[in-house]
Amino acid sequence: MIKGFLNFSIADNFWIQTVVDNYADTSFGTQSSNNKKVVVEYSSPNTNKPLHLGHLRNIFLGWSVAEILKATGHDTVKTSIVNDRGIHICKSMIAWQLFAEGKTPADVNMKGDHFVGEYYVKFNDEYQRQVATLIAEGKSKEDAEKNAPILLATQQMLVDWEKGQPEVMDLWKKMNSWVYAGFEATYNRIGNDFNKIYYESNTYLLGKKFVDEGLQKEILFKKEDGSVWIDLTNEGLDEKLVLRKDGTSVYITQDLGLAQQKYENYQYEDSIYVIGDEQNYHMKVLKIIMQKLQAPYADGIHHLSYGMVELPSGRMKSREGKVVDADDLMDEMVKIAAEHTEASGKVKDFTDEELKELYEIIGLGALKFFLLRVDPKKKMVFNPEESIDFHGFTGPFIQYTHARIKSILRKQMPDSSYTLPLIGLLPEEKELIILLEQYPVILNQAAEEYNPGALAIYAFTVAKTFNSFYTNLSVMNAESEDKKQMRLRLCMMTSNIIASSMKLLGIRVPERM
RNA sequence: GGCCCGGUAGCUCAGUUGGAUAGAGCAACUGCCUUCUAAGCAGUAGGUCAUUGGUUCGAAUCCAAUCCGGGUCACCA
Repeated sequence: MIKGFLNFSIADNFWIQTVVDNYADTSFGTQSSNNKKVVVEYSSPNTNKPLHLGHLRNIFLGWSVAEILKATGHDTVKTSIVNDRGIHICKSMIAWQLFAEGKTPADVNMKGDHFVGEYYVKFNDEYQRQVATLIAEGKSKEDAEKNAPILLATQQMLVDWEKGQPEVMDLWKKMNSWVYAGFEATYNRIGNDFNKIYYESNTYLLGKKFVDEGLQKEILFKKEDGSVWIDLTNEGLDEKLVLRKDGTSVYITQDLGLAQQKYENYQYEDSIYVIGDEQNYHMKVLKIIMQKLQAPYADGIHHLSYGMVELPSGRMKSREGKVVDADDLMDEMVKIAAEHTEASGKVKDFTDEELKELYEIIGLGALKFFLLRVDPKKKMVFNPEESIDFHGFTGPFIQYTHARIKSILRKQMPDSSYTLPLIGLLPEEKELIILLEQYPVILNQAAEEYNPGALAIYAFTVAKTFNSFYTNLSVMNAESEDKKQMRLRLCMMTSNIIASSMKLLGIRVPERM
């Protein structure tokens, strides 16, 4: 009997001490610098259309992984490679020339990325129309698809672009600047920040020296027509083209160059590429080529492969306009947040400004949590007909828990000079502390696995456990001053950990809601 | 066809260095707001962990085969 009692007391002693030591530490769980440099590349959009739901998953993932690595002591650099040139960019340019009558986004009061995206869709509409006409005139499908006038004009424009023809360059710069203004607005809204943005127009030629080097080292070989290849059949893969017969770069050539560029800029140990799983093969090839070329950073290349976000009808297709637009979706989420908040009637004393901010916090919190809570590797289905939840395993649930805790702490803060007895924990208290103590472990796990989802699940579990504690035990009307002081500390530690873990997911937590 | 990824409750998902009655949320059903915020809490119901075989004292987890879904194998990016 006595021994059992003793064991119990010693355990309580440890748990309460954990709270006493850490409750006020807002950086609990984070680690000091280990001087390891990691580059995280994500988002990487094309400049011919606005961002969609798939980009959001990518951006939230990349940003969060970078922040998690930072919190675990890594020196992180957030980068993006903007796909700002190529045939697809010329498509929206041609369509603008044909149909816009000189209009700008300002003229029609549109975000620049949406404006340009409309012309990209217009290109495809017109292209389909022309192909149909040619077929009606008796041409074969293949012939029609190759020779539609608008396509030929686009190909010519790409040639002109590569020559640097002034009119084309001017148009290109003008339209891209519209798109960048639009992207910037979206990035600002979701709190995204890059340390360095690369542009494909600056990097697409960089990979060629790798090809020369690879030929010298006989890692690559040249075919009779002049095209350059790498033989990966020993690796269980195929032969892969790395330079066209006309000497121009293909996609992977650019990636070789960009990897080198990033290394020269940052001397990274690890380089994480947040790219959809449709490019698994491509990224595997990239890494193998780098390893064969004995680039010092080759082993640090890591593809953070994530599943596509699909609609119930299948994959999103921006060419057909079948996408969930990022800006529209965010507006929708914020609107729903406003409806829920108004229905609850809890923030009637908020100013319009404060309400607006609160709706953003909750709406975007719901969206980010929805996208980050699942394992990145898994594809996910988004049904636009069913709105994203605000109850249960969601961002707002956790935000709500945080607001409740803050409500208590506004009434009273823990007295740091009060000496707590280290005995007598109730099950609800103990369960919560045991969970809180786990935070550093979970954070490390999320960093090692590059998986913000682990953190999302943890934050939810903490909130859920706290809510149970909250309904069963009173803080302000605690049985004794000892209990009250202990619970106030427990409240503070819980709110710190919720705020800290949510921050790493890019989700803000309100003081009240 | 080759290679890769996935299949767990009606729906969305956790859960793999192999361990006890497989866990959440949503939806359904029962209760709980004169007490720190009910976006909450407590409970009921719901699963042959795709199928079959194998390894093991023990398998959702490891191996093999099969079925289903997706991706990829471009002088596209």
